[in-house]
Amino acid sequence: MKIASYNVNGINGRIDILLQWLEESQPDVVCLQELKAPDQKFPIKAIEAAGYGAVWHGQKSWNGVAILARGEEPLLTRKGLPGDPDDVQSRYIEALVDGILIGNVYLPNGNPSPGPKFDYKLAWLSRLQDYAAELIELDVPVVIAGDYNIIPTELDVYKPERWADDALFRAEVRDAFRKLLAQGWTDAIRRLHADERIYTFWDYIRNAYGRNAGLRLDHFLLSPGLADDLSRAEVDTHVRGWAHTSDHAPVWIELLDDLKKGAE
DNA sequence: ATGTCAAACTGAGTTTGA
Repeated sequence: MKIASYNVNGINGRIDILLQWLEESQPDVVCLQELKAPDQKFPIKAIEAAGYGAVWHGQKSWNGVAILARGEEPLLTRKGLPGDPDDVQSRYIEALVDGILIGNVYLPNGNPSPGPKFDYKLAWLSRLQDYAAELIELDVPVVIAGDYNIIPTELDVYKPERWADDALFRAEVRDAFRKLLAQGWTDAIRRLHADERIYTFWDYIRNAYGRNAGLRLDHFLLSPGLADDLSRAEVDTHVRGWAHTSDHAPVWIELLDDLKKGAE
């Protein structure tokens, strides 16, 4: 099963890019972030025409997350991260697809830090830690994919010293990511590519993509039972080079399914 | 600060967030 994550940075402005990439990549499941569209403007017709069912959690102007499944309807299990009923930002959606629970996160950026936006990011991370601890106890395989807006280590940024005080790289945020891993989650990209420079985001400005001045912000966390099923973890870097593209590239993993494992 | 996007509010140009 091929599971992808893609921060599209505007689902309607980017629909042609999304469809082109879907056609080329043929993922089974897709987690989308930054829809930047209210629920009623989610382009479900175009996505269905491409062969995907979808569930989505939109919001006017900002944020917004969706889960797509090829040839089927994802079974929605949750909209919104638990832990704060007053949080109105659409940053979490979850669905069951082929027996795998898919959590899709779009973490707050958190800049400028310090400040209320950074406080919100830390609070969101705290809630994510609590909820991830619950998920890992479930008797089902779980993937938490998405745009974490976290640079986990110095290997994940082209010039660490320039980012020391940024909300994407602050010690508190990296520590929160480490604590998630300490719960038993596996960072899929790093499991298969321990020492490689791998980026998933390049800023639009300063020719960041041309200079490969990137960041690794989009991650897949695998529950313990899934870690050994991981066969590939890649970034579709070339998509970032397309015209009118998102500032993120799609990232994907391949999990061996039980049928394949049984046949081996 | 620079620089680049998309969406919203409006009526093409600015504001906002990233």
